[in-house]
Amino acid sequence: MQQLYELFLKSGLRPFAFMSDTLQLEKKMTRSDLSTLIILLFKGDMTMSELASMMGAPLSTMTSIAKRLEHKGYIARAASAQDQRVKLVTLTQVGRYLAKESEQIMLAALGRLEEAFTPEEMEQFMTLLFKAAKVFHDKGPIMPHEKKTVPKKIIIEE
Amino acid sequence: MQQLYELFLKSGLRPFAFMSDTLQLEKKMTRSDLSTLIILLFKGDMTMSELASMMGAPLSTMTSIAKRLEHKGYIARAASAQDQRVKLVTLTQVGRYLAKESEQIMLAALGRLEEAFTPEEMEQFMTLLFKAAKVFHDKGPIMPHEKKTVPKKIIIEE
DNA sequence: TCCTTTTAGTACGATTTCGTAGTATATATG
DNA sequence: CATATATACTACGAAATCGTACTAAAAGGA
Repeated sequence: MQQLYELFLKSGLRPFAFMSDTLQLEKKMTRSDLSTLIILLFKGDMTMSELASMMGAPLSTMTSIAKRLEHKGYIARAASAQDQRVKLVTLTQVGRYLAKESEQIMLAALGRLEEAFTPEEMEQFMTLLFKAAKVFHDKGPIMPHEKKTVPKKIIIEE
Repeated sequence: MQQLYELFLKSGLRPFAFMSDTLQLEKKMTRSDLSTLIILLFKGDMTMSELASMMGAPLSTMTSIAKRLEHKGYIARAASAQDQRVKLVTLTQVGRYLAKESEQIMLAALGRLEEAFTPEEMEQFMTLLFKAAKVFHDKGPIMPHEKKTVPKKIIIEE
C-alpha cells in the first residue's frame, strides 16, 4: 500500500514525460500543445471549453495554448454557426500530421503493456483501471476525513 | 483499448487536481509546492536533485520551488557535511503539519479505492499497476515505431 | 421588447516553469 | 599536486500558466 502511494506520487506529477523526450524536443512544443493536438485527433473537432475540460486546464490557459497552435498553423478556429460565442477548434493538415506522429508514441507505450501483459492480465488491468477512474470521477472532490474503511481482517494477503 | 487511450489522455495531464480543490485553495500553494512537501513527508530528507527527480521537474524549477517553500518557512535547506555542494532539504514543523494535512487527502483517495474494490481486486490492481509502471520505467524512452508484439496465442499462464 | 442573467471565450498582469549559463565543490588524470 | 572534468546547485531571462476582469452573444423573464 505504501508502494501504491509512492507510485502515485512519483508518476503523478509530470506524466507524459516520455513523449517529451521523443517528439517535443524535435518540434519545439510544450506538452500542453502536443496533448491538445492529440486530443483533437482522438476526439475530433472541439470547442475551447471542451478542450479545456479535457486538458484539465482553465479556459484562459486554453486560450493561450490555442493561440500558440493557431499561430504555428497546427489548428484553426472558427465561430460556430449556431452560437457565435463558441469557437470550433480543428486540426489543420500539418497539425493532424504532427498529432499522428505523436500518437505513434502513445500507441507504442500501450504496445509495451500488451507485450508485457498476457491478454487476461490486460483485460483485468483495464477493467480495474476503469473502475478506479470511475470511483474518483463519480464521487467528486475528495475530502480530508472520509470515513475509514472498516478494517478487513480475515484476508491472508501477500 | 480506445478507452484506455482516452483515460490516458484525460487523466494524464493534470493529475492531483483533486488535491488542489481541497487544500491548495485554502493555503495558497501550487501543486508543485504541495507535492514537494508530501514527498518529503513520505521519503524523509532529500537533496535537491533527488527531489527534482522525484517530481519529474528540472533542477532549476526545483530551486524555485524550494526557494518559495523556504521563504514561507515550510522547509529548511542545509549543506551536506560530506559534500558541500549538496543541499539537504528538510521539513520544518509547519511544513510537516501541512504535509500531513494533505496526506489525509491522498489517503482518503486511496481509501475510496479500498472501499470500491474487494481485497482481491485491490491486490490484482496493485500487482498489475506495478508491473505496468515497471515496464515503462525499465525500458527507457519510448520510440515511435517499436516493433509490434508478436501475437501470443498459446500461452495460458498465471 | 427591454433588461437581467448566463455562457463562451479573450485580455492581461502576476506567478510559475524551464532552458541555459554560471559558480563552487568534488573527483580524476597526468 | 596541479589542472581538467564532473557534479550539485543557483541565477536569470524567456515562455507558459493561471486567476480575475472584461466583452459579446444567447437565454430568460417581465
